[in-house]
Amino acid sequence: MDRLALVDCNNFFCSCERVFNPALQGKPVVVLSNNDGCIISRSEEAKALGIPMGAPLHEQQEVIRKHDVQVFSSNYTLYGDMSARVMSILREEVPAIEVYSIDEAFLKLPLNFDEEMARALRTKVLQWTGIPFCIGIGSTKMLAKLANRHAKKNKALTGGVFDLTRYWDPEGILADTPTDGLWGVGRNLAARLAKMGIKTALDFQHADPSAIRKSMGVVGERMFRELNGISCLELETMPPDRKGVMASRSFGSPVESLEELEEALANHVARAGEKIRRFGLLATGMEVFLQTNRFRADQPQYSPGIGMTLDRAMHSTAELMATARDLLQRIYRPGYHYKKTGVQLTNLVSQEECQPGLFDQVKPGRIDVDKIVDEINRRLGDPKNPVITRASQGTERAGRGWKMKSERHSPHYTTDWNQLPEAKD
DNA sequence: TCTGGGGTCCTAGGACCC
DNA sequence: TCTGGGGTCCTAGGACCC
Repeated sequence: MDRLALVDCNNFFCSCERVFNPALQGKPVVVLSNNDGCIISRSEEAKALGIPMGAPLHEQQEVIRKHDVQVFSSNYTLYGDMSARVMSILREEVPAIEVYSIDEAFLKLPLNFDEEMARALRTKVLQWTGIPFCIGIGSTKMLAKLANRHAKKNKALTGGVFDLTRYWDPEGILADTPTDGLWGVGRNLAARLAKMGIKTALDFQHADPSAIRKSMGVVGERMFRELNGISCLELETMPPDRKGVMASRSFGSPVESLEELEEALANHVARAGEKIRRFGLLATGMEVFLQTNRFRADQPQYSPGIGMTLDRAMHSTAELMATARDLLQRIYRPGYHYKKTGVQLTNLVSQEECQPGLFDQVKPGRIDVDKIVDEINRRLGDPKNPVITRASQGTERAGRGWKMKSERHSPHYTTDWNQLPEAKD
């Protein structure tokens, strides 16, 4: 039987802060999200004070003051660096590793790997980096996750190490795990499972697979198999290509003017652009969105988004910014209190793949028609007001071919800039 | 008053093609 | 008034994760 381990660093961001400031040992520590809005990492001491994960900072001010909780803004450069150190040590100790997130990794284990070796590994990483972690061992990723959860929840007993594959009563562990403690089961799926009488991981493991399939699709079926020791999720030692890169931020105080939004968006575009260049990628698509404050039920809500794909890759920051600005102007409406804006670069292609000319090639059966549309508009129309677009949607469709001023957003080729989403209230 | 940011995968349904 | 069916592509939205 194959065995996998899941390594999950304890309170990772807080632990990183402690490495660089040992005086924080034994004290309650929290690390905040961007904008210092929410608490996203808590030390054990902070958890013991009842500070919940994800809590807004302002709701916790009292307990913070009362117990002298040490509060930090997040420092992702530091965390990324610490993560790389931990991962590089792990990589040397086992045949293969999948870095799953900044603070987690799946390890492929050699046959002789036992709890004692797991403890030695834990000690080594702790000594070399100062970062503590828990390690769970199972026959599939799902079960390794579950084992890790048990190790963490019962640290006093387990010492942070738990091997489900060699435990005398694995069903007891599953029976102690509520479904929403399973990897991939959140609030909604847990509710759906509860309706079927499935409350624990053990219930799930013994459930009727066809009922699971019916209610939860392939996702549920995969979880069911993984729980039963049938591996469906392979170890991915090479990180897959990025699908998109997003950059967004909330505003400290609400913003109304287009100019301020443009300024913020320019920042986000610059950051996202830097990021894709670092990956050696180019964007052929972009999405821009705006959001009003969703917590203010008393205020009118308007959270539009708009996307476009291009027939060639965007290269320069200036070009990306111009595109983002265009998109922003199309969704912007005055009179709203905007709380957040952001940009997503999509349809990423690698720079090597994207030699000049690639996007000029005619794709059989489709693009030539659209090129004609483009060309007509280029010659006859203001780009903000295409005279012709491809017909595709709506009852006013004229035959099979063309339609003037379609409301369809098919920004790959043309878009009617006058047809914009109405404000939602 | 304040209440994050960045991702992935899956599904349903429309549009389109033949 | 009748007016197919199968396949593919695309998008929006849901759900989840860290």
